[in-house]
Amino acid sequence: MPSVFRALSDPTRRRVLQLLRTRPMTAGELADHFAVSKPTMSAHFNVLLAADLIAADKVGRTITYRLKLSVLEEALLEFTQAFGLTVTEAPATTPNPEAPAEDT
Amino acid sequence: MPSVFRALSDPTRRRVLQLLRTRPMTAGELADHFAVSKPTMSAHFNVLLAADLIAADKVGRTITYRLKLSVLEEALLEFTQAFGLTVTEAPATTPNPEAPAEDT
DNA sequence: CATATGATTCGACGTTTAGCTAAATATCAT
DNA sequence: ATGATATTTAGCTAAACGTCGAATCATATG
Repeated sequence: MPSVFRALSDPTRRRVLQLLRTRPMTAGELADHFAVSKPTMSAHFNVLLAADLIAADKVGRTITYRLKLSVLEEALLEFTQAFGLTVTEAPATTPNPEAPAEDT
Repeated sequence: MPSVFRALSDPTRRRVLQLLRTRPMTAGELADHFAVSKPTMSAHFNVLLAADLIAADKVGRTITYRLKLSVLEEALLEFTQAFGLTVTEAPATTPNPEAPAEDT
């Protein structure tokens, strides 16, 4: 759990997560959104993987990353509960209705 | 806003916030809960202050720190909303019924 | 087999961070 | 003024971080 906050502490990684919210994307596709080198992005992916916030699906020579929303949600929930706060899925807005199945 | 996540990335600082959840505490009082030196704790307080997550009230030679829960809540809310999540105050548990007024 | 492609790993560099001790500052009490 | 208390500032070290270019691995294609 502590690695989650570490992972969230970098703005590039937070933006990666938000890009992944809409749909899974390949490493190169994600990297195109940032002004940093591929190796740097790869390092960011590794941090996010270590925190279990994303998962990698390798097909051929491309690697597709997808968000593990439930992990993010649970980490946030656990933390906020200690402050009398709650994290829930917002039922009103449904930004990602056909998200791929998540390995929970 | 970005400094909030940075501040949350350290376990010591997260624990400080949680200690402050119950009641405001002085710097020394807080420091007693950790196995690090006072100067180190002072540095942590500064990071939390910079992120606006805590406020300092100096009285005499003691400094009392208090949690700014609304700032934490708002930062979390802003971030989670991009993922279709919501952060709310949990009405069931009332851990700090007579908390001092917060400068919102 | 040779080459191109998608992505990672490796090694290095500069910066930031957390940690320490020692000293300084500020306040209060005697 | 002296001494004690609470906290910070200053100066330092070691480790971690983000970044890069070059090299490497794996897979696909001519």
